[in-house]
Amino acid sequence: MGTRERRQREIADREELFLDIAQELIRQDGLLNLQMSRIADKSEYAVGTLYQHFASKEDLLLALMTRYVKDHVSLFQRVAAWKAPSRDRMFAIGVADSRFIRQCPDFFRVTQYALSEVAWNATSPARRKIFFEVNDPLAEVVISIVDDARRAGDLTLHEQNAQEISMATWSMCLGYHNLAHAEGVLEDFSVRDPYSLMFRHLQYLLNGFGWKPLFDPADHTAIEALIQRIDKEVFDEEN
Amino acid sequence: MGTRERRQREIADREELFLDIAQELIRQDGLLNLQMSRIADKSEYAVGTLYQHFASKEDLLLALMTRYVKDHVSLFQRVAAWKAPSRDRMFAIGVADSRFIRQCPDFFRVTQYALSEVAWNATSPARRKIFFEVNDPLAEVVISIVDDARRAGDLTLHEQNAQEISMATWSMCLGYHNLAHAEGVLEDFSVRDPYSLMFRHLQYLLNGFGWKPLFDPADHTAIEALIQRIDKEVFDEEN
DNA sequence: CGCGAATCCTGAAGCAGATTCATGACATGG
DNA sequence: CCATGTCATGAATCTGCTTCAGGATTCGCG
Repeated sequence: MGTRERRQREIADREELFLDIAQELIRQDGLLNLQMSRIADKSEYAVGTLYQHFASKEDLLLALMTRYVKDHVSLFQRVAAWKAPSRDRMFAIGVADSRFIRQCPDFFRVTQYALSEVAWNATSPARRKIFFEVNDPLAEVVISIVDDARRAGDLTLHEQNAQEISMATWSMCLGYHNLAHAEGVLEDFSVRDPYSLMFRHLQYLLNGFGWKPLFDPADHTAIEALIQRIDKEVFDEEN
Repeated sequence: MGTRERRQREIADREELFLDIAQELIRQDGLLNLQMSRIADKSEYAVGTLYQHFASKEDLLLALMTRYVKDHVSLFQRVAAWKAPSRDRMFAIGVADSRFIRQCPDFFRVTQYALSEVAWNATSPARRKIFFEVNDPLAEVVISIVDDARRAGDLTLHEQNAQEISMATWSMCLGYHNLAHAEGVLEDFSVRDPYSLMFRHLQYLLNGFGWKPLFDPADHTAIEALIQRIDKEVFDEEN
């Protein structure tokens, strides 16, 4: 009998439903106003049922993040498959990251909250494990690009491994996301578009690594052109 | 009469007391277990009194962060006053940042939570304003270093202003703090000491900017020596 | 098809903990 | 010494997450 499997599928579907509704409610009323009982109401299930899926509200948020990560991974994988010099691909990772954040405006907010100590400790170990597993490919993609670069002679590692190199760009992207989402900071610095700044600074960083071919970050036109090319060739979208 | 002023001072003292206790409780039991009623108990004031100072629990946390920032600023100002080439001073900002985080282990956790949308929205506008004001000097110090560099001919800005340049290092530091504090990530990447990696990558970034004199980040001994010198000359501490 | 067992769903009750506010204590100043 | 305003108090309120005892549903089997 496929009975058991059908059941399994039903449960999985229901979980997706809960997450869909949570996502919608967050978009509508903000993370702050997300209430378990509302999710239950909207889904026409009882609160107790919700709690059969998620150990806590935070657990649900972690599940939501985990789902988002799949989109993130698929963007990165497109970059990995892109036929381009290693340096352009590394840069495209930054572009992918920013595109992802733009596509999922709530993602960063949820992440920031879910990864804070307070929330993290209220999540279930099982879901944390899944979360890490789902995230793994992100790192793999980046590391493979670094490895390619080394093999192609575009980059000399100098006693660092590929993981360590990848942490540099990662941290910069992460930091920019933080700045971009911190209310008031950009206004103070009169930065119109934080991500165009991030792109430039990523190029400076890659230059610092001596990642060939070197690129002139002051050449705005060239950067713009590259980004447009990435959007077109990697993410098939205009602008 | 100094009556009014005395009263004012008493109130300010009490606020400090509340924050001291909150800080101690957080260190002891973790941010997660911080309870307003415990703060009240320990301070031998009523809960209501606590609420005459802070609009909410989150407001108290923001106040606590604001207090921490003063230490942060004083570290940065020591760097600003350091007699050293602009590039070394810029690097020392990164060192100061990491030292600050090390000194105040709870700071980052509180920040992460307090700046998340959920918590931020529960803070009072007045305190947010103060928070920004207190933070301002941080940026000023960094920007002044960039300006010095430009004036000294150590750095060419290429259509960027000093603020924009400073965002690059800022974002990298911020990103590294995030990574350093995200449970599980470093283990996955088998990074022993994230901050030694950050120091190296900051040097790569500064090289990328062409910030003179260029420095070889692969030279671990030289970096170590520089950091020791900074710890000694700027923060008067060994290691 | 009907039965008992197992599983699942339910939502009202429980609970934790942040926040409020009616009350009374205290200080001021006339 | 009283009238007045100010402040501290903590029990009561409120919000919203979480639990759990009971009822419904499904399943396997004779």
